[in-house]
Amino acid sequence: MRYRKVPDETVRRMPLYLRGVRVLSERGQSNICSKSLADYLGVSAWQIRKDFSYFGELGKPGVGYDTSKLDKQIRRILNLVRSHSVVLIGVGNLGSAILSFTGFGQYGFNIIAAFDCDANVIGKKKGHVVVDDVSEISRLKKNSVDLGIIAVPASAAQEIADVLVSIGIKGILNFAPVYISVPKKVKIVTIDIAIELARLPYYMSSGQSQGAWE
Amino acid sequence: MRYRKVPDETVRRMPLYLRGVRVLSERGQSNICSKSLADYLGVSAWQIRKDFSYFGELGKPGVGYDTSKLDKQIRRILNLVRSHSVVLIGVGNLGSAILSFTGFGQYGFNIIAAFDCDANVIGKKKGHVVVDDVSEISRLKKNSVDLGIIAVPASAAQEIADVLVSIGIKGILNFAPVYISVPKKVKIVTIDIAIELARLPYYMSSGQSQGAWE
DNA sequence: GTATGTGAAGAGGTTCACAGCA
DNA sequence: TGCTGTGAACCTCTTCACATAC
Repeated sequence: MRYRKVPDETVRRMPLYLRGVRVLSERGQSNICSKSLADYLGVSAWQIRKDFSYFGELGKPGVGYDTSKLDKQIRRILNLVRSHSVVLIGVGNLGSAILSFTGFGQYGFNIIAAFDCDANVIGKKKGHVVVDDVSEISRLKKNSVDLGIIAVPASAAQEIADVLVSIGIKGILNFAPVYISVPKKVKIVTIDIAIELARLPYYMSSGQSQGAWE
Repeated sequence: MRYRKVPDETVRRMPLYLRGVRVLSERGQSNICSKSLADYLGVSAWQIRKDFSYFGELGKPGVGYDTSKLDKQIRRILNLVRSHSVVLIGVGNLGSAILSFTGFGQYGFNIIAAFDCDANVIGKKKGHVVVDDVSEISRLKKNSVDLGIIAVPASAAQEIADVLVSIGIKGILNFAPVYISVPKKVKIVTIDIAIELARLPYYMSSGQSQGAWE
């Protein structure tokens, strides 16, 4: 057992594994092997074993993995044992959808507040929270919130991110189609939906889906 | 100029470059260098030049890139010169947000139809389309639609994907938190929002943000 | 001088093959 | 026999250094 850097790609896949373990567990499997998890998730079995190996010996040779144990171990690895508080900024179409979304709970996320600058939205109840004026964010007690979700237009995203950083937020999920600059200690994940869609037509092009003349 | 496989990562970044070129172009820059584009997008300049090099010589040494030419070239590479028709399946919170989203147009995507199974939604106008019954999908003329967006619950996603494939769809953007199996010729991109959020806490963990004991 | 395009070196990640344990 | 854990080989992608063109 030695200390080794965990590849970013491994970290990216761990939540996926957690999802898979839970689904198979709910189906009544108290024990799973890497192959069954791999088949369910559409990845390879040795990729899963390799990823797990960075964190110690999670399974038993000849047997497999105990689902409830594995669930707990992955949660510990991902720092999901305790729950995390999240704030949302931008309660437009996408922000409203996120507030109504029930999928965060299973990972221990609680959206504790939502903010917008539109007077028509402020004060209204959306999901489990009442939308607050965006200028109120800075009144949040320092380090009282773990994560932020940015769902504002691109033009406002950097400014919002700066405020989030100033109240001690450690991670940001950004839906605005713009690069956001934050201190290195803050992790930022950007999802640009239009850009994800925009790479699909490349693979449709009949002739050269695998290469190009350079 | 030789034939060479284009890395997947390069394809993934090309739409990002397109976005950057357009923003800088709108700011009045008719010519840009790799460094200014790189700084704007938060990537490295040599990464951009390397990526472009797979597709030929898009710039002029000592000068840079003509923005309007580069815009057109990237669109040709990504097969975005012609517009693409898109259907959306699942008009819940997220699906509604997608229908109201105006960001697809700039890449030439048109959402031409939306489907759901909820009688309360069917027949209602959302965005620019009237929601149709999901059973009507299969009536779409074969190959009349290029891409599909899946925004249904996980339990229904595979079934919907199968129908989309049967009407000749070439690519799918999937928001359902489940692995979807499709023929190899169909490209699928999955965005699992909860999973993206779920990897942020890993980087918050104070001690071992860079490695682990194995 | 300035900025591109690219072979080569270097990292990083994936796949393999197999040792070892149940 | 079945399945895990892992060094080593392999492959892909990133970074660098510099030749080349404007």
